[in-house]
Amino acid sequence: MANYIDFALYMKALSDETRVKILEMISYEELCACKILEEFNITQPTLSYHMRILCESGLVNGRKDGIWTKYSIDKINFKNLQNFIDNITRNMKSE
Amino acid sequence: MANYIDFALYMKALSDETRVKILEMISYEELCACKILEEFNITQPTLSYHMRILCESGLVNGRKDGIWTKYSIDKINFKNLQNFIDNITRNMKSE
DNA sequence: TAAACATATAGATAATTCTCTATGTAGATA
DNA sequence: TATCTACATAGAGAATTATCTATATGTTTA
Repeated sequence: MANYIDFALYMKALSDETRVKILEMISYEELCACKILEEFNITQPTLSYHMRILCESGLVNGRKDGIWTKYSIDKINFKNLQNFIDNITRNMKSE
Repeated sequence: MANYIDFALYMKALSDETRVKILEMISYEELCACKILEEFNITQPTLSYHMRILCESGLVNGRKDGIWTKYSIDKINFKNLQNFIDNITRNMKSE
C-alpha cells in the first residue's frame, strides 16, 4: 500500500501541466510517444524526459513494440493514488 | 470546472512529502500552524512557506482565530481533484 | 548494407524550489 | 506599556527541474 513518499512521488509526476495532459491522453488508449508528441510544442527529447518521470513514478508503463514505445496508465499504482484521495475524503466526512 | 493548469497546481502542492503529511493531518480536524509544526523537523518559516503553497493551490484554507491561523481542507477544490482522478479511472474502464 | 524512423541519453542552462537565518507584525497578557 | 506568542515576510543559497541541442541506439525498410 502506498505511503507518503509514494504518494508525493505520484503527485510530483503530475505536478507539470504537460504530464497531466499526457496522463489524460493515455487514459483513453495506449499511445506511442510520437502520437503524444504531436499534441505538444516541445522537442522529442523533452517528451522523452517527461515520459521517464511518469514511468519512474509507477503511474505509467511503457512497452517496446517494434520501433515504438507504447505508454499506458499502470492501473494498480493509479488505484493506489485514488485510494489515498478517497481516504482523505473519508477522514473529512467522519469529522 | 478546473483545467489542466489547476490540476497541475493541485498536484504541485502535493508533490512534497511534508505537504502530503500536512494534508492528511488536517483531513481529520482543523489545526493551527503551531500544532502542525510539532510533527516536523523544520523551522517555523519553512512551515509557513509550505502552508502558503497549500493555500495558494486552493486545496487548503487558512483562517485567523486570535493569535492562531487554523488550517483545513477546502472541500470544493479537493472534490475537483477527486473528480479528475475519478474521470481518469472512468476513461480507462471504457476502453 | 544503407537509409529512415522512433526513441533515449548526455550535457548545458535558465528557472524554480526548499530550506535556512533574520526580522517584522499583530493579538494576548502581565 | 512592555513582553510574549503565533505567524508571515525578506533575502540568500544549494538543490532540483524543464528545456534545449547534439548525438547515440535500435528497429524497419529499400
